[in-house]
Amino acid sequence: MSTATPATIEDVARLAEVSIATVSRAIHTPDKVAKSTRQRVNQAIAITGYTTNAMARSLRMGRSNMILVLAPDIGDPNFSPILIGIENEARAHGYGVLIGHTQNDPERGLDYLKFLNSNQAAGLVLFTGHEPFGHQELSQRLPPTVAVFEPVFGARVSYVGVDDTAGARKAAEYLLASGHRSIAFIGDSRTKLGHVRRRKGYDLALDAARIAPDRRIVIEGEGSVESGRLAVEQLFMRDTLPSAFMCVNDATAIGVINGLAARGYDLPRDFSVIGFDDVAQATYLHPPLTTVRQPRSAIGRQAMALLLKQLTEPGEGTQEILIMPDLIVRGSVTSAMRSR
Amino acid sequence: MSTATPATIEDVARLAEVSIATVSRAIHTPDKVAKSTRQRVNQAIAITGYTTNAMARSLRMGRSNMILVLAPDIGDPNFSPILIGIENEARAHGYGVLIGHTQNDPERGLDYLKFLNSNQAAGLVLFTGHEPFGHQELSQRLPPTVAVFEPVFGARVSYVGVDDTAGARKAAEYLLASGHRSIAFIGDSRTKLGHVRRRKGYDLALDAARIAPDRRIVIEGEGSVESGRLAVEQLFMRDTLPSAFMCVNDATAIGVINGLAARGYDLPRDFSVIGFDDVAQATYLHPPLTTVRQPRSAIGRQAMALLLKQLTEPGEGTQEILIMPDLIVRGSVTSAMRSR
DNA sequence: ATCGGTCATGTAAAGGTTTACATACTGCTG
DNA sequence: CAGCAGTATGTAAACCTTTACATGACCGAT
Repeated sequence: MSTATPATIEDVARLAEVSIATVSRAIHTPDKVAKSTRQRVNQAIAITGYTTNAMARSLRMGRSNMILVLAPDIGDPNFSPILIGIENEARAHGYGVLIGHTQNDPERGLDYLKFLNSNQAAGLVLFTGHEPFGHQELSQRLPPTVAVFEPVFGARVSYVGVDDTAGARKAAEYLLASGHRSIAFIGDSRTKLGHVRRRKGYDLALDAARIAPDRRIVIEGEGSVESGRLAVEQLFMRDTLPSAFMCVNDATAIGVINGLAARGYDLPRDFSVIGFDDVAQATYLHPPLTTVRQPRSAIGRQAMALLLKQLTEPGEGTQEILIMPDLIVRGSVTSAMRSR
Repeated sequence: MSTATPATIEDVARLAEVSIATVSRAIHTPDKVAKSTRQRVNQAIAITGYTTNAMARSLRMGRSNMILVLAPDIGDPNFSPILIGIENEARAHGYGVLIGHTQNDPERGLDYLKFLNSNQAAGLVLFTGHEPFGHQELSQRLPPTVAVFEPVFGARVSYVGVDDTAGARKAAEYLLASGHRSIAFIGDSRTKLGHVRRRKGYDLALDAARIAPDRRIVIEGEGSVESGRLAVEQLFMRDTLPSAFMCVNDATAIGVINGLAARGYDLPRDFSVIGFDDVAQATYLHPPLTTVRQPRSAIGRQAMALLLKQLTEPGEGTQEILIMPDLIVRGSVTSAMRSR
């Protein structure tokens, strides 16, 4: 029963008085073994508490049934809901999910690369926005991979995420419809592809509203709470204040709100702020944040579905799936008429 | 170089013109192989890009060098900093870390149990507050385990966490020192051991201040934002309002703050609120939350250190390490004199 | 009665390691 | 020069599976 070492297929075979091959078949291709034998085997399995040794199995088969999800920051509020989408879809198809935390450290990435190299994962989901490994050359023998949330910079990897451009455009159009004409964009349009796309949505909306490019205010910020706060400081330095802040994500928006509150302004009366992501926290801010909602669990689900497709039909082609997000109107945007 | 299939030890052996045994020795016990041979092997390894197949290795050795961390909710703001502590300590000793997300679903727990059963992890860290598996009987062959953050309910498992009682007592004493005499406690004193301990800290402080038990207000709440909001509603029903709210954790405190704000109260003027955990968000609340800080990375580090000790010296004894937390004073508590 | 085919099961190899044991060589000691 | 200790390396078994191939029994058709 509960011996120190787990039961092997051999223990089961002995108890059921068959060969180990028959046991294996009884488990994986039950129709290939006679009914009576099958019953005996199942009984023996129940008695011994046998569980197939996944490691030996994967070693033999040259492929496991685990999916590795790599994230630089587990704490990212977007991560957990996406993960749940991934897990549900994976589980429905008999795959398990493991998470690797890279902390953006190439050393750590390499650890997980070794893991992959040993065939311990059949597929890979990247939440990193870039390849997590220092040595590219090794990447060539990566398993089927799909990136979520942030496209991978300059690599042919499938991607599932929100339609950043369309979402950002919705946000900007909402600000415009509220009467704002001086709208600042805060984000990193230099290195982050997702940010670049959101910036594009902003530009498209302002173009359509015939707001001249030189009347736009764009502040660089890498997308953290701190960067939002800094952006506010910068604007005060310059002394060119917009009536609305369009932030590349909610974290930045939180920084902006804090920065403005710290200077004694009353939101949303004095300034409007809009975010992107709709993190859980957004509802609890003062004012509650108007933002663009990431369809997180849909992203996870579709990413996993795509990965599974790539696993079963290894037909090279990488694919990009963009999901349209919704604007969630809360209280952080007001009509521009009342303010300056 | 980069063939389709990864290089094996055999490829290295052929290239270095030695046997596979020598290669293995050159890697793991270098002093047992002649210097010149060692050099040749290392060269061959470099050329082939050989990486030892962790799966085959673990299968042979009957133990891996991965640690599995099981969490019901990856998104818990306490999780990520603890995890980092765990990872740093693990990495320093040559272990890798994988995370399993159970979502409190026994089915999923069972998946990870299979993982463990295959020796795919040498040790286990539980962030669950309970055993994550439906079938207890199987738990008997669990690898060395330590629980963090929340002690495991009724099981002999080592534990590393904050000293809940002492921390809660500090919080309560601070409220008392601020002149509050009517202090509500909101938490789940029935099923959650951590909550029970915090409640005890609350009771000890109030005992010492000679506040009669029948003048204490205790509201049951399971520790979510929603439960905090609900607790406020309950208190308004009863019409017995405290001057201060001592919340079992920050999530509850956020709920309380929102509940009070929704009813039009001005914090911290009208009510004082204190939390426990010091989540990242705490600084950005209105008012900024006074709370007890979890020494998160220390918990992670010490937990991993303890686990490593258990791995090397399998000497049965389970151990409990309690770390003393600090009170972080921000703006959510004011002197009771000014309010009612 | 022989043959061919189907079905149920067994035998053994393979997957990539680690390591106990065996072997072969070198250089000493007596 | 026999004998021995020590060092460097090789051989092969073991870890636990899956699966191609072989075996043998049985049945129906010739």
